[in-house]
Amino acid sequence: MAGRNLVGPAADALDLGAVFRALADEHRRSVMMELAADRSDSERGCNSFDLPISKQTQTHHFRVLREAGLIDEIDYGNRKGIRLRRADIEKRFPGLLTLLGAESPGGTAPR
Amino acid sequence: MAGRNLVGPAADALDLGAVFRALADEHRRSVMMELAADRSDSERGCNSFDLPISKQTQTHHFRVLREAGLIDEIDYGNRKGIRLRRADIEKRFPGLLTLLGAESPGGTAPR
DNA sequence: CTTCAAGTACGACTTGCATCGTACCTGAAG
DNA sequence: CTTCAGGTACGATGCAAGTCGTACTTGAAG
Repeated sequence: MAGRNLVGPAADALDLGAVFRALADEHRRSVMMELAADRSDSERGCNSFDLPISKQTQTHHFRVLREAGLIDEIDYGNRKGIRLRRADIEKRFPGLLTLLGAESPGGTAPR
Repeated sequence: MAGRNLVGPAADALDLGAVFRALADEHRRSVMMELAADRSDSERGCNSFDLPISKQTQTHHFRVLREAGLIDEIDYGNRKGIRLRRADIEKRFPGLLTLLGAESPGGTAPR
């Protein structure tokens, strides 16, 4: 089977609140950082991120990212593909993906 | 009295996770949008935002914004001033404030 | 002094969310 | 067919967060 694309919001319908809520979680942010760092935007297996959480929780996180419009999920039945919606994100929120690369400069916030 | 500045994290210590968590809330995001839209960055009274929530909850939200490093709070005792940390934010997360203006779909985005 | 408005501190309540256990589905390989 | 690994569905649980009520503090104005 060709694998059908699980639906997310249209590019123009991306909600900033949903995006920020999605990126508020550390695990989801690490996934997005990896995706943003790969400029080829190739499809990745969803267990290629080495997340230290159970697979049910991973399913949940990918679902949140998809519903926020940040990734596409391609369902193959017994496996799943993940692809960054770079063009849509850049169109709607230019600079957001670049921001993800500005993670921790080394300083841990006191207090 | 001069009013002392309540402390937040240093510019280099701004944490992207804390920032996204802060901006995930609709009320805090509306405050930040108003602040970002005013290019003069003048100090504002913290009840000038017309938030539909109690003052205790407002105190909570401004505290979250301050601890995320997004605003300064100036304590005058029986009133409080709010000021956007625009320079620090732009230095650490360039483009973030511009993103807040992209809220409405349909092209508020400059370019 | 007293009064008053703005803000905070503390606690309680409620909702949302991240997490996982169990059971089930799907497709590929024997 | 059966087996197996990857993924999902549903529910339960624990914790973080948003909200507000009560009481207190602060500084200004009478």
